[in-house]
Amino acid sequence: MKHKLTLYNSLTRKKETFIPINTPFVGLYACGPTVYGNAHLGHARQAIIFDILFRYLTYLGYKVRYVRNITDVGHLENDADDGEDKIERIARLEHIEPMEVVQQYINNYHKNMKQLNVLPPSIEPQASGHIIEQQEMIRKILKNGFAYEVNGSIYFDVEKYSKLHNYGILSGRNIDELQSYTRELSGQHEKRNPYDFALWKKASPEHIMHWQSEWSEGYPGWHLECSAMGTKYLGQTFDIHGGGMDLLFPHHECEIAQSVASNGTSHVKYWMHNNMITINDQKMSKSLNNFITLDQLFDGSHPILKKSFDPMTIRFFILQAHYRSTLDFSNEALIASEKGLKRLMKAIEQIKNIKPSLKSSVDIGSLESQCFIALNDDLNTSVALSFLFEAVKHINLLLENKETIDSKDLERLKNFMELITFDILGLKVFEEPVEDKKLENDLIEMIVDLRLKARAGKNFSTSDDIRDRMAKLGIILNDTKEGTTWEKQ
RNA sequence: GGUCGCGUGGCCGAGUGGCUAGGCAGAGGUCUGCAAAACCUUGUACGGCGGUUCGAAUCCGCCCGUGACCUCCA
Repeated sequence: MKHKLTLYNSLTRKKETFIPINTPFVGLYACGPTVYGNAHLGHARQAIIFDILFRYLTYLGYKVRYVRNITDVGHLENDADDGEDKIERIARLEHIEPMEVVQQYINNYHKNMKQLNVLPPSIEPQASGHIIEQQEMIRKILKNGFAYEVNGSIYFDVEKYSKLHNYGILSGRNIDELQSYTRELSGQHEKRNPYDFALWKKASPEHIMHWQSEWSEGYPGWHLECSAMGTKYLGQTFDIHGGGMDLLFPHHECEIAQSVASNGTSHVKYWMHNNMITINDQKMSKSLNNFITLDQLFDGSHPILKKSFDPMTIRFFILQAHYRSTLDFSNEALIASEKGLKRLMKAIEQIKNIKPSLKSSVDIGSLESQCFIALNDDLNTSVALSFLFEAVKHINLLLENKETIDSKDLERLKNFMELITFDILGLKVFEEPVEDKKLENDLIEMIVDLRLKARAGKNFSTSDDIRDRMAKLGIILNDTKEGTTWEKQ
């Protein structure tokens, strides 16, 4: 496996050469969505980034097992630990089963992921299906003395843990700071320290999602599922764990603590965190209620949107920024992406029309290697795309016979463009509209034909009138050497 | 208050001690009855003030602005 893939490791805060624990196998875990709402742009970014990592590692020849979980229990509505589960809340309000809520949002998430051309993960475990494993982990932590029971609930003893291990190793926090600034929240009377976190919570009578255990009828804590499911499917230590930057603390910090407390070892070699999508320079999130769902983006139904955007435009938009930078949403930025993507796709489509020469005036090898250098450099998709656009310029010049290429290089150019664009970056050709538009199309063709006759007779006032009136209906006519083309606005 | 970031040309967004990232928009050109589209060409920007250096937007210091995390959040 000859490559120099480097990844930024949040744990060491620097780029490191990627060396799997057990080549050629790679274990990759990414925190998936909490299914109490439709997926928004932020979820798309996370999914797309790890999709590209999955694709690229696979391309490099690794056998990747990619686990992306679904969080469907254990997320609480209020600040306190004894708040209502968010999924339960929706179930109660809508008079449906909690698992019905979960299923509904999972279905929608899958639909959106398919639209974005995100490959399904190897395993997609749900927290609710791994209660046994989570309880098992709690028992281990209890046995090792890093947790305590109060009234049927189990809490992780951060103070005790931090005497032997480094709590804060990932997020750079220390418990003195946490002590002094942790907010005063209700429902913390059971904890020994405010920074302790729940491993198991006793369910109150009105709680409808709960499971039997030796401690109480209850439900698992916030951070346990990823530790338990990661261990189950990828082993006690695995290669890469990813998620949004907002999960770094406390979620991932707690995960490390749980793994160390139960198994004695930290479970992850490389931690990767993607940055947030912002809107008006503020984080797009459910809690700020400033998010745009993917469905809204695709059909243009959110009031802030000037138009609808194709899923591939969204994917391209996300790839234009490096994953560790914030990316600011705006209509203008998306429209720019849409046009850029269209140009890229058109050029790839046109490669087949290039006529090979005896000699090449373009250096395909250099473009190719620079593109891979960019991808190897912590998945710099932005720079990789810039070389794709270099190639686009060459393709267009070749089409105009202003540059030359031999048949071997032409084949190489085609393969290179398709490999990067489709296989690794996961872009695809715009979907054709599904509805039957035959009559409409035939009518437009007929009008175009009549207009051409008028033009042939130099009856330009008629032909221009037709073009103007078509434009008003949203049909744009373009006269080219090869004839008249039309497109919908 | 603590921790960690960021501030790049009209917009988005890479990068980095000396060599034009790229996309969109704009400008010029090719094409065309005209227009549009398409294509080609084109932009010398890096918050402020000091310092280090032959040389800094890139390193260091200070200041200003701004964001994330410290509650659930991708």
